[in-house]
Amino acid sequence: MNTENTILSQLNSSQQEAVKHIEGPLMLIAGAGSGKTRVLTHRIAYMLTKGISPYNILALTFTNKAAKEMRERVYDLIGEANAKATSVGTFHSIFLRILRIEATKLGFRENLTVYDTDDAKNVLKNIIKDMNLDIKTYLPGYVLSRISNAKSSLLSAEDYAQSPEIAQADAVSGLPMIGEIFLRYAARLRKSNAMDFDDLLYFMNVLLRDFPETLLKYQRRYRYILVDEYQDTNYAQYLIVKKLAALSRNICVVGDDAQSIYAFRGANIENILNFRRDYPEAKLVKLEQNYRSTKNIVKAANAIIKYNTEQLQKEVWTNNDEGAKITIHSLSNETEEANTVANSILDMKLNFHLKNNQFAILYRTNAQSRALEETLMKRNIPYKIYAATSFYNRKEIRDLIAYFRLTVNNYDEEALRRIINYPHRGIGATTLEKITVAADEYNVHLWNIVNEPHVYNPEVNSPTKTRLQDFASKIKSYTAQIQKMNAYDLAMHIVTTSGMLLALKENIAEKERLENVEEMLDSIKSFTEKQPDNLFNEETGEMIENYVPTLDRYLESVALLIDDVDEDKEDEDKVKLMTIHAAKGLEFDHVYVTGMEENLFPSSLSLGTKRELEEERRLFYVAVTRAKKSLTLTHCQMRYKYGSPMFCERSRFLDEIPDNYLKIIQKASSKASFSGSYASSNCGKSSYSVPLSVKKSVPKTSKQINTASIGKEATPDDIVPNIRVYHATFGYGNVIKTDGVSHDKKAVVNFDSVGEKTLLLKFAKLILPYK
DNA sequence: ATGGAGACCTTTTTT
DNA sequence: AGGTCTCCAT
Repeated sequence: MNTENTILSQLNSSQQEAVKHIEGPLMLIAGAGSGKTRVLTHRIAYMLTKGISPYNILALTFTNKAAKEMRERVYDLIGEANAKATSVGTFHSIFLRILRIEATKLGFRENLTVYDTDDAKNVLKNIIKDMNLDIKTYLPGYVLSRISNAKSSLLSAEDYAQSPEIAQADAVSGLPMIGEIFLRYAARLRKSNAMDFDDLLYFMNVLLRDFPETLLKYQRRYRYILVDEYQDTNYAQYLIVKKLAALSRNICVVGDDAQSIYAFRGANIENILNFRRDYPEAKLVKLEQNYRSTKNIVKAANAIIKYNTEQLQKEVWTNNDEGAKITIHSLSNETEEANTVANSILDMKLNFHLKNNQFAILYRTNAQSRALEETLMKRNIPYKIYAATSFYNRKEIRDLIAYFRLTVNNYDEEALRRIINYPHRGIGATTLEKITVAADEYNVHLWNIVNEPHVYNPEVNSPTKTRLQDFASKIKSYTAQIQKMNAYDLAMHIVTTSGMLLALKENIAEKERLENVEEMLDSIKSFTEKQPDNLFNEETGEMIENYVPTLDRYLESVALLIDDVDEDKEDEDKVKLMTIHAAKGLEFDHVYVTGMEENLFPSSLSLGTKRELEEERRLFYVAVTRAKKSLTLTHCQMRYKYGSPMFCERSRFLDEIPDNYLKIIQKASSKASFSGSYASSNCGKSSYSVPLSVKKSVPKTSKQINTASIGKEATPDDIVPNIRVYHATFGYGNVIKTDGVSHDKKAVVNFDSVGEKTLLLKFAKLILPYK
C-alpha cells in the first residue's frame, strides 16, 4: 500500500491538484496522452490514504477495455483486497448488477438476461412480421435505433406512442407504426424477463426515480464517483450519475471534448460543457502535458483539431523529442497499400530491432481489415485483429450462451427460439409457429407451452408434444443444477448432454466451431478458478463467504462483454489491427492509419452536417494521438467497395496537417497501371466515389510497391549463392543456387516465410537489402 | 424438414 | 466480396 507521498511523487502539479481534490465536484479536462487513467487510479489510491473505504468508490467507464485497464492499475496501486472492494466497471455492467438485485421492484423476475443488438433486432423482426408490415419499410435496425434514442432520452414505449409530436414525425417519415412496434417490443422483453442495452440505463433511471429509499441506499454506498470519458455519456447516463451524486456531490468527471466520437449514438457533448451549471462550485483542472507522443505528432494533432469550431480551450504540449515527421503514402490500390504498410513494418523491425507488438494498423471501417490481413498473412507478419464482434458473434458461441441463458432464465424467448431445435430434435419452424400461436392464445410464455404441451394443447402431433416436453425437462434439469455446480461443471454438463458437442464432432466441417466452443469452455474454467472482482454482498456490504462461481454469475460477467475471450494474452508479439474507435484510449509506438480517403474517412455518411464532419475530425485526432513515436498515413486511388472498384480522392484531413510536420509524400508508384481511358477523367472534383466502368480487369500492382526503402533492385548478375535478398511477395530469403546466365538466369531462394522457390530473375525483381 | 442455389443487401463506429 | 434471406428441390 502506497503512502500519500509516494502517490503524489509520481505526478505533475496539475495531476496532483486533481488527485488531491476528493471532496466536492471536479471536472478534469484531459488532453490525449496526458495521463488521465494515471490520475484516476492515483486519485483512488489517494482516497484510501485519507481513510475513505474502497467500498464507497464507484468508477464508471465506457468500454470493457477501459474498465479492465483501470481495474488492473488500481489493483497494482492499492492491492487485491482493496481493489476488489471498489466498484470499477462499465456503466452497463455496474447497472446490470444493481438491476438484478432490484429487479422485482421494477416488475422483473430475478435472473434477468440481457438482449444484445442481434436479439433485439430479431424480436423486432418477429413483431414487424406479426403486424404484417413490410420488413423493408420497417427495417429492424432502423426501428431499433429509434427505440434506442427514445430510451436514451428516458421516453418509455407509452410516452413514445402517446406523443403527438413523435406520431406526427413518424407519420411524415412514412413509419407511423413505430409507436405500436415499440409497445409490443417493450412488452415482449418484459415477458422474456430481458433487458436490452438501453434498458439497463433506462430502468436504472426508473429505479432511482421511483424508489427514493433505493436511491438513498446507492447514494450512501457510492459516496465517491468517478466517470471516465464523460464526453461520451448520453442523457440517461448523465442523469443516473447526477442522481447518485446528488447527496455527496463528490463527483469527478474526466473527459476530452476533442475525443468525443460517439455522438452518433447519442453521446452528448453538452454533458461536459454543462457540468459547471449543475455544479457551480466545481473545480476545473486541465491536463495539458502530453507524455505519449513526439512533438511532431502533438503539434500536428493540435493543428488538425483547430479546424473544429466547437471545443473547449486547451493547448496540449509535450517535452518529448521532436521525433520523425509524419509520412503520407499515396498508393494506387488497397493491395499496394497493404504491401506498403507491411514493407514499412518489416523495414522498421529490421532497422531498429522492433517487435511486432509495437505496431498498430488503424482504419475507419472493419471491412478494410481484409486486404491488410491477407498481406500480413502472406508476409508471415504475426497480427491480431481486434474486432468487437469476432468471438461472441459466432454462431456456436451464441448457441452455447443461449443454452446458458435459457438455463438461468427459462423465459428468455430469444434463447429458447435459438436452441429449441439445435441440435436437431424434430422441432422445426412449423412447430415453433404452432406453439407461438398457442402462447398468444393463452397469453402465456412460449416456455409455458414447451414445458406443459399437454395442458395448452398446441396444434402439434403427439410425438412432437413429447419432444417439447423432453426439451423442457432437459433445460429444467440444468436450471436445478445452477446452485449446485460451478459454472464450468455445469457448462460441460450442458454441452455434453444437450447434444451440442456431439453435433459439432459429427460434422468435420464444424471443426473450427468445436475449437471455439472448447476455447469458450476454457474461459469458463478460468472464470471458476478466478476470484470475482467484488466479494461483498451488495445489500449488506459484508464479505461473501463460500463464494461459488455459478453459471448465472458467469453469464452476468459475460453478457456485456464483447471483447475477445483470450484477452489475457496481451503481451503477444503481434501487430494490432483495429478500427480507430476501438483504438481509443490505447497507444502504440508506431501507428499506420490506412484509407485516408474522402467518403471513407471522413465517411460518406458523415458529410451531411458540420456536426458529423467535426466528429469525423475528432476521430482523426484520436487516430493521430494514438502514436507515440511514428505515424504513417496511407491513401489509395482505387479501392473495392461493395465488391466493385471505386476511385478515391485523398482525404481532406491530409491537407489539414501543416507541411512542416510531414515527410516525403510518395507518389502513387503505378499510376500507369490504370489504362489511360478512365484513369484521370473520372478523378475530378466529384465528392462521390466513381465506380470504375471496367470490372475485374485492374492489373495487379503488388509487385510495383515502392521498395526503395528496403534496398536496391538487383540485376540478374547481382544474384549469387549465399546472399540475402528481398522479394515483394515472399519477403526475405537466402539464395541457395543459381542456374543459367543473364536473362535466362534462375535462382533457388530459400525464403524465411514460404521456403524454397525457383525464380526466373528477369521477372522476379529481387531487392538487395541495405545492411 | 433440410439444404442448396440464387437474389439481395450491406457498410460506420459500440454497450 | 461476403453474409443473409428466400424459395425451391429434394
